[in-house]
Amino acid sequence: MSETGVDAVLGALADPTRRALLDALAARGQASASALAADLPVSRQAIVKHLAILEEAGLVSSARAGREVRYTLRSQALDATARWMASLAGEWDRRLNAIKRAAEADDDPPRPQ
Amino acid sequence: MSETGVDAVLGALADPTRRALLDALAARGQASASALAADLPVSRQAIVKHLAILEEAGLVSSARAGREVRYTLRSQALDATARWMASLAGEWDRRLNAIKRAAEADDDPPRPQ
DNA sequence: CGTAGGTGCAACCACAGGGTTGCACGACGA
DNA sequence: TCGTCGTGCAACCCTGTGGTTGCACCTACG
Repeated sequence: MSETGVDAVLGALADPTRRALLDALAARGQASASALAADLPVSRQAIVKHLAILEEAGLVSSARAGREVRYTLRSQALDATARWMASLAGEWDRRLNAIKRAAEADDDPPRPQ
Repeated sequence: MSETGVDAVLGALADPTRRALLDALAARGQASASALAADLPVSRQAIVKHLAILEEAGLVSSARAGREVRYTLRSQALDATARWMASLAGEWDRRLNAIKRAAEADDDPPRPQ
C-alpha cells in the first residue's frame, strides 16, 4: 500500500499513444487538449480520455485558463515509480542470490560439481 | 531505438496478474508454470501466456529441466526500464524549467509578480 | 509396460478500453 | 450581440487480450 500509484502509472505508461502524448506535452511544456490533438493522429476526444488517465495516474496536472484547460507534466509520480522499479530489481537480485546460495550450501557440499 | 524493450516491459508490468506472477516467482526463486498456477487464482494456461509475455519482455527466462520448464526472474530489463523512467523524469524537469525560465524572461521582465 | 504429471496447441468466450462521431454548453473577440 | 473556439458528455463500434476448456504429446517413474 505504500507505493504511490505504481499500478496506475504503469497502466498509463503502457499505452504508446499516451507516451506520445507525454512527449508532445514535454515539447510544448504546457498545452490544451485541442492543441495536443493537432500533434497526434487521433481525435481530441481520444486525447481527452488519455489525459484523464494520465492525470489520474498523477503524470500530468490540469488547470483551467479561461475557456481552455492547460495540461502540464508532473515528474514526481514518474520518478517515484522509477524508484519503485529499481528497488524491486534489487529485491529480486537479493532474493535470487539468497536462494542460489542456500541451494549450493544445502545440496552441493558432497558434490561441488 | 536505444531503449531496450521499454514498451514491452511497461506493457508486461501493466497487468496485475503478471505482477502477482512475478511476486510468486520472486518468492520461489524458480518455478514451473504448474507450480505457479497453484499460487494464483487462474488456470495454468493463463499463467503460461503471461510467462510468455514476461519472457518476451525479458523479465523472466525459461529453462527446460526434464519434463518441466523452470522460470527464473531476470532483473536486468526491469532495472534498465527503471533507469529509463528516471532519466525521462529528469528530462521533463529540465524541459519544464527551461520553458518556465523562458516565459519569465520573455513575458515578465516588466512584471516580476 | 502402463500411468501420472507437465507441456503445448487450438478454439472459444467475454469484457475492457482505445477510438470515433454528434451535439450541447460556456467563454472569448469583433 | 453574434460567431467561433474549446470543452464536456454520451452513445457507439471494434479490436485486443485475459481467461477458459479440451485434447494430444512427451517424459519420468512404478
